[in-house]
Amino acid sequence: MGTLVADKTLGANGGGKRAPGRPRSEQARQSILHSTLKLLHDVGFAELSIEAIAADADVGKATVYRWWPHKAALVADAFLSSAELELQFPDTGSVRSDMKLQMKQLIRILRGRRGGIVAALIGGGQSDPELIKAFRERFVRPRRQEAYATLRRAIERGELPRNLDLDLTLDALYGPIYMRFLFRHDCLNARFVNEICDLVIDGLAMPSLGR
Amino acid sequence: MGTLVADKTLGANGGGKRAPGRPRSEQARQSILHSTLKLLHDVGFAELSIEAIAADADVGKATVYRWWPHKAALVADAFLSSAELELQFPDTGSVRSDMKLQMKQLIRILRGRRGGIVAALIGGGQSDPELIKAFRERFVRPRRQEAYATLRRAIERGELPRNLDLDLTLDALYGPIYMRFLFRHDCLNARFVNEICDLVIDGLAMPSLGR
Amino acid sequence: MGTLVADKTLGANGGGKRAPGRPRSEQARQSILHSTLKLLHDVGFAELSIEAIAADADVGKATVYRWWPHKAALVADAFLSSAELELQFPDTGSVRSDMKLQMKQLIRILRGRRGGIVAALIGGGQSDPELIKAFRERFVRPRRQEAYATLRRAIERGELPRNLDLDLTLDALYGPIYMRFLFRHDCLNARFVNEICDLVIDGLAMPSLGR
Amino acid sequence: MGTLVADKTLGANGGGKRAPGRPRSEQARQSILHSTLKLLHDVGFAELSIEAIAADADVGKATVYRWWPHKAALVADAFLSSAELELQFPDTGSVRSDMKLQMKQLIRILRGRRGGIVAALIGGGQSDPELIKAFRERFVRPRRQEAYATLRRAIERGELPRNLDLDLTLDALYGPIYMRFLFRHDCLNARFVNEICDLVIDGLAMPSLGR
DNA sequence: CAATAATCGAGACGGTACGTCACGTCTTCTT
DNA sequence: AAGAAGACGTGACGTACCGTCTCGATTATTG
Repeated sequence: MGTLVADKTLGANGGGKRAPGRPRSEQARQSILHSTLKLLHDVGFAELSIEAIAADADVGKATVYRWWPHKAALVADAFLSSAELELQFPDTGSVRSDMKLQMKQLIRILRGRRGGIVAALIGGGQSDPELIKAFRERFVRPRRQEAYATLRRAIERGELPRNLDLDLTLDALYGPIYMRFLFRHDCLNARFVNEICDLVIDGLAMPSLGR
Repeated sequence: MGTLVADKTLGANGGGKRAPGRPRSEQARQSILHSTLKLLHDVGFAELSIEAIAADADVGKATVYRWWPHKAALVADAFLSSAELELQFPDTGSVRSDMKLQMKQLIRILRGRRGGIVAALIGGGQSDPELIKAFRERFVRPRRQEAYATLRRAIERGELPRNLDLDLTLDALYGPIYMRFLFRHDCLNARFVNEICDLVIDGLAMPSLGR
Repeated sequence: MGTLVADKTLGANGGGKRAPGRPRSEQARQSILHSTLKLLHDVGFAELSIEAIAADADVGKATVYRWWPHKAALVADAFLSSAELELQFPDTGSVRSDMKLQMKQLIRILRGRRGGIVAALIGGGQSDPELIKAFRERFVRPRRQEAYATLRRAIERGELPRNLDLDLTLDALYGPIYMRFLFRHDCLNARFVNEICDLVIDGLAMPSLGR
Repeated sequence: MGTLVADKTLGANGGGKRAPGRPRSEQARQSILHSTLKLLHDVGFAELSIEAIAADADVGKATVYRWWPHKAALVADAFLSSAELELQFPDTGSVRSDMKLQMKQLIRILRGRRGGIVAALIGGGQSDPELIKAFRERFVRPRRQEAYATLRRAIERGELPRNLDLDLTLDALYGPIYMRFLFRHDCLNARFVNEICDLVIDGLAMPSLGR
């Protein structure tokens, strides 16, 4: 649903009308995204060539370039439109277990087949502001919105202090996960998640005595 | 200094002897490393080409290939031999301030001119295992060794519990920094460092009730 | 009027009737021919693209393809429908001056703005039999018919021998002009025309002694 | 021997020395020229693609582009270096037969396998000044030099007038041949050559009465 | 007055070739 | 033996046009 930067055809056409000319082929679009995911998994981001994607998708190279400005944008679209990433935020009645459950879902993705794609996205984004922005806005932000809700419920229940800095909290929770994911210096498992989560939530609960 | 994998000329020649033929040109080596850093900063890892490095360094392409097996190896060498990255670990008598000082040194580097190179290294490393390994072993690990010492001093002083998981602690402290650095979703300043540090150290001090 | 091969709409409809559906747009046709001439002059036959013609003429590409089978057909149509190439054959009472006048008209065209188009037509025709055929039949032949008349008048008057080979004569007169026009090795002026004309007509008048 | 415009390596190196770097591969050059001729004959100039030439010659596309600026230059080189075009100027003691023999050699080439290449050269030259210049200087001029000698011998022998315009004469002789060759409106045979030759030489011999 | 039918513009489609760039290897002469 | 220079075969790049194809809109004739 939509390309990286701004959808050219399917996007801001709320008015009604219809662009003139032959409409974009939805079939080609699907085929391209599918081939991208397939090849991305087979050869990785660096070795991925638009040439190969077009060939695999039985599509003209120009059709790829017509709709995506670079490989990065294409990969981002392919990834993000690939199963709306079954990440749910549970509501168990406890922040601790809510967050632990959610974080474990995340590391399952990161450690799975799609982890390489996330790494490619973040990695590619380091030399492509558009790409990291897309990753942030289309992958990170939606989940963060849900995480806000989880934290706010906890505040309502009195589990967390009223003046909590939500972003700080979430960075403290997820930062260590992404660090291990990207640096690969240590393992990324449920035990790690549990411990980070406890550490951070314990820290938040403190009446911040020594500051 | 040495290259990423194993130095070919300056390495295991401790005995004495001397290879026959013209010796390696130290000037060429310096020039190559310098040009690599310069271009890495300008265009990022992905766009960096050996062709351009050789041209910029006024050096034959073969001279680069003779001494470094990959672009990754060259970049790692260049980065790590660049100004021994003035990161010192202070000893103020308090973990809290020791770590805060150190973390502020780090964000000064990340936000400065060399930040682009670190980002390029981590980003490029996502599609190049050799590169992320070099970054980890030659940049992260040495500093981590010093951080261990800082934490152990705190344990000795009774500031932190004896059974502390050092790696977990350091990931909890540095993870949020790298996350903001890489995702660029929020600012990376002294206030953030202070708060993360307080949060984590407070959390560690808790008698871990709910676990 | 009409296309190269056979006109599809304006052709064999002499009877009366009328095709159903929307009639062909005369305005589009004119616009296409005009743009073709313009671009042909600017960039030559080889570099001429239907894409550019359609864009310049503010016309859909399909409208061009609907009415002309090749680029060659289009170019031939455009050229030949352009200003009916004001070449008249005078009748001064002398072959010599009749032909000189006519040949001077020709070199004025060749040296003028339309010369580039003639060159493009002949040049393009070397790799496109349809094009050279169109040039021959629609540009060369009509003028040759008139030239025959001029020569026949001269024969009647006794200026030229009765058994004259008309085509040979005309090739001897015009060949040198086209050679200089196409090879560009020497200038193409009135003096040259005069001398060629005298040379050939003198030669024709000879009682062919030495053969 | 040498490229169209100016030979880059083998050319103006009269001083002595040697360009640095790996020398140009003579084998690649030969292979490219050979494949060019072969494909030119098979598919014609318009359909000839550099891609196909490189593939046929087992050579990188870049190697072609390194040495020839366009298809035209390549074709010119290929043609002109293909057998130094066995065109000899005989010396029979009579202009008439000298020229007839030579002109018959020419039409044998034009009507043969290589005729298509000449047509492509002249045709392509109509939209490429460099190409027509190359054709003129490397194909036409050398033969014209020899033709001058033939004519001068005739003048010495008293067959032709002393004040003869050599270029005019040669254009009068060859122009009709090229016209028939390019326009293809009539046949190009020995009889035509004989008649043109007689016509022109007769014309030259006239004491130019009517001028 | 509708229905039918061929046109029009626009522009996306699967292709082919373009001319460029960098790859990593090689061949030459010079140091 | 290493140096620079730079040509080599390879292969992907991103672009330009090819000729074909859908679209909705327009403009005629026919029922």
